[in-house]
Amino acid sequence: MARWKNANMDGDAIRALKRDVLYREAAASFRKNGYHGTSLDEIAAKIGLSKATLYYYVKNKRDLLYRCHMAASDEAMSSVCVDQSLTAFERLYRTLKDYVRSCLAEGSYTVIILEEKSLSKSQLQEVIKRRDQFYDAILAIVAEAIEAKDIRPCNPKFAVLTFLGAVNWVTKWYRPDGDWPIDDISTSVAAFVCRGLQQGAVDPFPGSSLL
Amino acid sequence: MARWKNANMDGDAIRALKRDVLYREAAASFRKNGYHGTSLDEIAAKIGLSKATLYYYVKNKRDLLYRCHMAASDEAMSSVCVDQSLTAFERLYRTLKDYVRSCLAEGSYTVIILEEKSLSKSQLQEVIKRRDQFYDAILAIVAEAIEAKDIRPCNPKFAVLTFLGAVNWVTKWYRPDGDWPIDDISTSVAAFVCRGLQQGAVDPFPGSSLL
Amino acid sequence: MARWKNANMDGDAIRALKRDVLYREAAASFRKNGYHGTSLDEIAAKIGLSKATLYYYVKNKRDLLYRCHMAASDEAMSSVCVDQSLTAFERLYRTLKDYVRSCLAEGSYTVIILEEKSLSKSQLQEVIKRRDQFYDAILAIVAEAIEAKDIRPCNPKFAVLTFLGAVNWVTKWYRPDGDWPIDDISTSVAAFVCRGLQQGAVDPFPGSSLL
Amino acid sequence: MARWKNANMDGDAIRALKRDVLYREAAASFRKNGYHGTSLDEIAAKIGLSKATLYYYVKNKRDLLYRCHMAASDEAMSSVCVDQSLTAFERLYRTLKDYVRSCLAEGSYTVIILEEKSLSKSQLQEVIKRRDQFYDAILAIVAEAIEAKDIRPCNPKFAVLTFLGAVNWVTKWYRPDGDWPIDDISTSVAAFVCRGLQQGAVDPFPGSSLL
DNA sequence: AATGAATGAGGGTTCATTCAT
DNA sequence: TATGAATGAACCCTCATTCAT
Repeated sequence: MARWKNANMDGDAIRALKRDVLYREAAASFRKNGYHGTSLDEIAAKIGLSKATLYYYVKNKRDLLYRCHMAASDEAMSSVCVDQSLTAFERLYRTLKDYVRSCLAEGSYTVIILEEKSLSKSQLQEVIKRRDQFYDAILAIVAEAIEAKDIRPCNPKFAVLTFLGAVNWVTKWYRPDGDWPIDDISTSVAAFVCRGLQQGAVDPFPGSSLL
Repeated sequence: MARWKNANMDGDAIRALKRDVLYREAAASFRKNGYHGTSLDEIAAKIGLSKATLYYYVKNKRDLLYRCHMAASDEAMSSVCVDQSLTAFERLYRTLKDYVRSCLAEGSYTVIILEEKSLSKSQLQEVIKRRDQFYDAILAIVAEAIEAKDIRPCNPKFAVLTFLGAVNWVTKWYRPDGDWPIDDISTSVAAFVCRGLQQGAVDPFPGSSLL
Repeated sequence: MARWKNANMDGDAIRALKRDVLYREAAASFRKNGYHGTSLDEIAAKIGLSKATLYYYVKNKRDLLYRCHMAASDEAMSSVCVDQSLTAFERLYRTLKDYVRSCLAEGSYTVIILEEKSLSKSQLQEVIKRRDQFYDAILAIVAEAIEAKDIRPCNPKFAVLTFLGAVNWVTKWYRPDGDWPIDDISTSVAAFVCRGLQQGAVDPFPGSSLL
Repeated sequence: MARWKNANMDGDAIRALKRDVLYREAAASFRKNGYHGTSLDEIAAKIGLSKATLYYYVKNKRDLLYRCHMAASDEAMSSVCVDQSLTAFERLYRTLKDYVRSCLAEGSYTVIILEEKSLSKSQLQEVIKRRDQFYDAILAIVAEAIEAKDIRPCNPKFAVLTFLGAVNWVTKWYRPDGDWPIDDISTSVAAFVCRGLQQGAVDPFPGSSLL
């Protein structure tokens, strides 16, 4: 996949780049086979390095997963739309669209599934903390949009958990060689979610208590 | 969890029951830690059996996963609503609601995540075939509902993949000891999905090509 | 060396015996090559078992070393002579003699050298505690013999550390196929130590402050 | 510990000095953790050098150990007292005293424990040869002292092996921050050994055949 | 003279699987 | 039916060693 040695800059920069390639390839493997189903040999082979060399860049297999999660949560946070000139509903739409796009982009760090026993206690805490920051950012937008009557009155926590399912799940079925371009997917998923949330539409199946 | 020896019927019936307990417990572990992250020792311990004994009930670890998938897809198919006296849209709603409910029920067989390398080629094919049958059944309902103008014109395959994300994902965040009863969750998720699909509502973010 | 399967008793007894063989062989290897210089493959080969099987009997390599130390300290304590009808000096002599004999006996558990980093903190504490119990037992005898004026006035702690050197070191140079029978060695070493400690002899090099 | 670059002479002298620091630090590590328990990283870190650089000063890890042994045996030989104006017994006393002192001095090369498999066959031979030279030197003194009736009739080889145990063992329990100054230790140990060997004293436990 | 980067070999450990009982 | 004992294969990780710079 991503080739090694084809960089020519100096020292630290090069090292950072290499580490980055490592994280992206590792994330891809973790996504496909899960943490326990991925061997370091596999990852090393993908980037044309010996397994032992990985330990020059990373302390642990665990640590490698942790770094992926960290990079992924940074990426996620950066898709949160903060343009206050837009309505909250509009911001939600853009956020979801961008988030889907970044998750599907080649070389994403996103791992999605967190198998228990794959991280240390403190690492797990940090990962969850970061994930919650992302959730909270979205939650805030949703709450604001409810206030603004763009989104129907509902339990915003439940709403976020539910629609992020549709969003996260995309990484499970997306095929780069499939019929649908990433942009079409991201806009369509975001629009679907927003329609499901929106205020005012006739409710075909009324009586649901949470959303 | 589920106790062993507390059955008293004879012969095959008893054996089938025991196998069933095994599958359910195994599925729970696979769901939590992934296939590769689950050891047979773990499963054996949960049902109070020695690891070696598992091989009396199952050919393989792989086989065990396979059986879970089979049982799960049977379960899934049985949530498909076929009451032809109802509109397709209504049937979709009921199907989703029941499917969510069955996935969250204690002792579900659902594993959700399919790690590559966990099944043999032929097993994988069979699992995918069965899963596709479920998807196709839903697809058919969606197509019918589009025809009936209850669901907006869209790519039905894309629609199914997308909203099943929201549906499947529930198993990832549901906590039996949480605030929300299963019934509230299942109706709310199903309603959310249907609103997102429905024809006629004002489209807040028009221009999405797939859904 | 010690053969496996040639026992015929039942259940627990047989298992205890096997574990015992394991400890003795392990101790022999640790003695010869040090903890870090000994591989489990080596030990497994010596008793005709696969490396993986060792883990059926022992939790760890560390644990294996720990068990050796425990067994060795039990053995050491059992050479302490407690016959109160004898003078302390006489008891010291017998203790040393028996201790040397047990260390040199084929199949001894004694490891002697404690490499840092070979045990966990708590294991190390326990080993040191046990070793100190043995030292203290000897210390008490020495103190009593000083009191009785059989041993010259001296720092008893220093005395014990010093003469136990001569005693422990024997395991480093003893060769089972050498000229000297174990009994000759043990009596000679013990006698040498006691002469060095004894009260009343002319001091050829007076002025030493500790012993 | 010992700092690098703080020497300012030129060329070979400087290199020799650096090598010397290396040997002393290496010996300290080998003594504490054994050969196999000591990593080159550790040694390199102690003298503030990168692991790769060690290979500029030494051919091998093995070689490093070998050099320590060589330096140590030189040191040992230099403690042998050859002042022919003194009695053999007196020379023995002085030799032991000086030897203990040099072993305990900060920056000693002494490794003491020889793990099998740590040296090449030829290196091992050489180390043993040198060690035997030291033993033989002491042996000669002992024999002479027996002749002179200062030491009781005994097997001199056995005597040397035995009392060198007490002497070598000191390195195992000596703590630089302990209560006993090196000089007190060395005189006391030497005196203890000589008393144990001396002719004429009443033998409290007669009948030992070797010593 | 020094080091960053890379690696092969080997060691500890886990685990699915088998088999005799 | 059930299990204790045993094992090969695979995996994570460390480390001595090399080499280009």
